Order: sequence, then C-alpha cells, then structure tokens
Amino acid sequence: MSTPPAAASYHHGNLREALIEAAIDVARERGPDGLALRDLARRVGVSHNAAYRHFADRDALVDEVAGRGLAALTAAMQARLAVAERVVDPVLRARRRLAAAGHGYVDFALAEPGLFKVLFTSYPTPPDGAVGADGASEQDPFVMLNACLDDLVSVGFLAPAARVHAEITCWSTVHGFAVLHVEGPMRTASPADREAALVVTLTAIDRGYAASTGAVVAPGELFAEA
Amino acid sequence: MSTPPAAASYHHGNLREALIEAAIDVARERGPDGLALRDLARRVGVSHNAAYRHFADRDALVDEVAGRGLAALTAAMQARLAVAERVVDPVLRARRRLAAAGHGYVDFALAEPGLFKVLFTSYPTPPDGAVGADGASEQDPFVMLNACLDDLVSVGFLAPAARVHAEITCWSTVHGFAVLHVEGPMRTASPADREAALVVTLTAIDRGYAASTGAVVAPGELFAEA
DNA sequence: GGCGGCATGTGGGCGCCGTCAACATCAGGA
DNA sequence: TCCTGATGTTGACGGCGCCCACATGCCGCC
Repeated sequence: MSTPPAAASYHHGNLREALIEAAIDVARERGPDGLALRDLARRVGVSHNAAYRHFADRDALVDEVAGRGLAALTAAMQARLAVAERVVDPVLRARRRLAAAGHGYVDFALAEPGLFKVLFTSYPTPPDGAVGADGASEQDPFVMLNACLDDLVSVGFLAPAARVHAEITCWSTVHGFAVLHVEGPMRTASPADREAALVVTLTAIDRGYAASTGAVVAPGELFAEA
Repeated sequence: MSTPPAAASYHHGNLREALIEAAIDVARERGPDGLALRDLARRVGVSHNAAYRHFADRDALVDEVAGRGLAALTAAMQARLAVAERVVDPVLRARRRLAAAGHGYVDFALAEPGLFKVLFTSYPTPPDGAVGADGASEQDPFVMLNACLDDLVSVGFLAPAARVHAEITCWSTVHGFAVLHVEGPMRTASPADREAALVVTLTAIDRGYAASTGAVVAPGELFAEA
C-alpha cells in the first residue's frame, strides 16, 4: 500500500526505508532488545546481510529508529503544549506549558514504551550547549524544555537564581517518572494511580518554582480543565 | 584466596556462589548486556551448561546479581543517612536525611553504573503496599525513602496533604537524575557539573516541601558541612 | 547501441549466545 | 555394598552479528 515502485525483483528498490519501518514495528512491540537485523531482513523478504548495504551495523539501524522515536516524542509534547498555549494569563500559561511538556513526555513513554526505550539506548546528540542555540533544532524536547523554563523566568514566576540547572531537575523528575512506570518497579501501577501521581509530581515542581519568587498559586489551577 | 574447600575435581563444590561472584565482576564492568552464561562458566573454569544446575536460565542469574546490587545500593544510602543522623535539630535532621537518601542513591548509580543498570533490568519485588509494612525488609531503598518522608511529616516540615504520592515524586526525581547521567544524554557531564546539578535538584525538592507548610529555610543549610 | 562500473542483493561461513537432551562422575545413605 | 540423586560434561540446534566472495542489474559513457 505504501511501497511505491518496487516489485519483487533482485533489487528491492526501497530497502532502507522498508527496514526502518519494520524496525519501528518491532521496536514498538518488543523494545530495543527485540531488534535483530536478520529478523528484519526476513520480515522484509530479503536475505540477511542485505541490510549491511544501508546500515553500518545493528547500532546504526537502532540509531535511525531512535531518531524517528525522538520525532514522535517531540510531537507528543507539542500536542500537549498547543493546548496550554490557549491560556490567556501569561503567568498561568507559562506554568501550564511546563506542565504540558512534562505531561506529553510521560504520555509518550507510556503509550509507546518500546520506542521510548529505544530512544534512550542511544539518545541522539547529547545536549552540550545547555540552551540549544541555532545549531539544535526547535524540535528537540530538551530545547523545548529550556524554552518553557526561560518563559517561566521572563514572566516572573521562576527566579533567575533558581533557573540554574532547572532543566536538569525537571528532566530528571519527568524522565524518572516515565522510566519507573514503563520498565521499573512501578510498572504494575494502575493508570488512575499513575495519572494521580503524575499530577502530584508536576504540581510539586510548579509549587517549588513558585516558592523561588514567592508567587501565589491557587490549588488546582495548574490542572483545571481547558 | 576465597575459594574455601574446592580444588579442581569433577565437582566444583561452590559453583553457584562462584558464578554469582564472576557475574558481579562482569556486570560491574560490562553491564547487564555483558552477562553471558557461557562466558561466566568459562571464567569459573567449568563447562557451559553447568550453570543450569544452579539457575533455571540466564534471567535467574541476572536476578541474583540484581539482588546483590540492591543490597549494595541500600548500603550506599545508609552510609549517607548515617552522617545526617548526627544533626541535632529534628527538622533539619529529617530534611538532611531525605537529601542524604537521594545523594546516596545517585552516588551508587554513578559509582557502579553496571550494577545499577542490572538492578533496574529486573528490580526485585515491585513495592505494592506503598509504605512497606512488616513484609518488606527495612533494607529496601523504597522503604527507607518512605521512612524519611514520614519523618518529614512528623516533624512538621512536610504537610500531610503533600505526603500523598511524595515517594513517587522523590524517587522519580532521583532515579531520573541517575539514569540521565549514567546512561542517558547527560552521561558526558563533568563530575563537578553533576554534583552541582544534584545539589540544586535535592534543594528544589526540599524547598518545594517547605512550601507545603510554609516552613522557613535558610539557603545552604541543607548542604552545610557536617 | 553496446559496454563497463558500481550500487545493491545473495549465499556461505565464523564465532558467539541460550537452551535442551543424554551421559559421566561422585558422595552419602539404605 | 550398591544405588540414587546432585552435580558437571559433551553434543547438538537454532538464532544472532558480522565478514567474505559472488551475482545481478541499472546507469552513464564512449
């Protein structure tokens, strides 16, 4: 349905992409450890070793899947962010955006545990320059997080002194939550418990930042309906 | 030096323990993916398959290593906790204890990344009853965390309402920090940066909890020297 | 229009791995 | 004394990643 030109001749015609798509399917249901070049070749109907014409080794294929996963993660975060964007009050909007970013992150991890795991077996291009300058694309979750935090500072909710390393604290919290619930000891928690715990966690971050400037927060406003 | 009775006869005499010790060595330097039954058997000087007399399969061996790793993690946390115990002021002591637990957790993850990874490929006995009752041993990190948080409530630093799901928030933050720095995108950070970010992170948790009761905190007191 | 080069796919092989089955060895109790 | 059960060995099967030599066929170039 989506393999445009190729038939079943000697040359596949679109092997690289076909392998990646098969790899994504497998990764979604089996996680990174289920990815095997030979198995993928079999699925695509090509002989083992054919994949080596398009990927240096297994890791290269996994990296490619991780890249697609990163794009999906970014999309999930942006979907949540878009909703928060509709809030009129600038301060509440900035707070909601940070919470939305975290919420989208965890949503993705729970909805696509396989891809999420692949993503962190080889996370692309470790962020080094802190706030990703022109080099890093705006599509990077880490860049999005930094933008949310900077926003929080500019609306006066987060003290500049508390901004230091805040991206690490936030990312750690949300990532830890995701990992513990996806593959860790909390993986058996009920969805309701998970959601409740996530709300508490995101609220705790918000409240901690409010304390940095003495901003007043009303209970529940961070997660009031749209 | 530590193989007590056995010589080099047909029966090893202490194979199970020897395999576990070898597995721990390998896990420390290669992580969970480096653990192979055949390789361990070779190291111990025994034939492949001999391990199957003592472990149902590879996972059973990994579980055993995870158990030892858990004990080591607990020890690292208790070492840090012991220092905090010396503080006289009950409120500050309780706050220091929570920070110490987190600090010990991250210390262990960074000092023993291999064991830490093994630990979370098969974390023993997912905590279900929240605050581990009589069944769970006091040696469990999760139980220790809950004890610290309960303590924080009883000294009036943490509001009872904010106690709900606090163990998940704390664990998430500290675990996420560890994972991101051990095998994640922050793995290239310098030790100094890591330590600074960890202090910021643990301080943020402390400050957030202070806000729950309106407790006053002096800057720096959480990490003042002993 | 024919031809040669180069990207692409094939088949075989090597050494790992986990696991199963059959056999060998040995210690200790009936 | 002998036999039984725990422990260790040998051999095999299929799957894996990766390296090799070889086959195929599309492309442009003369």
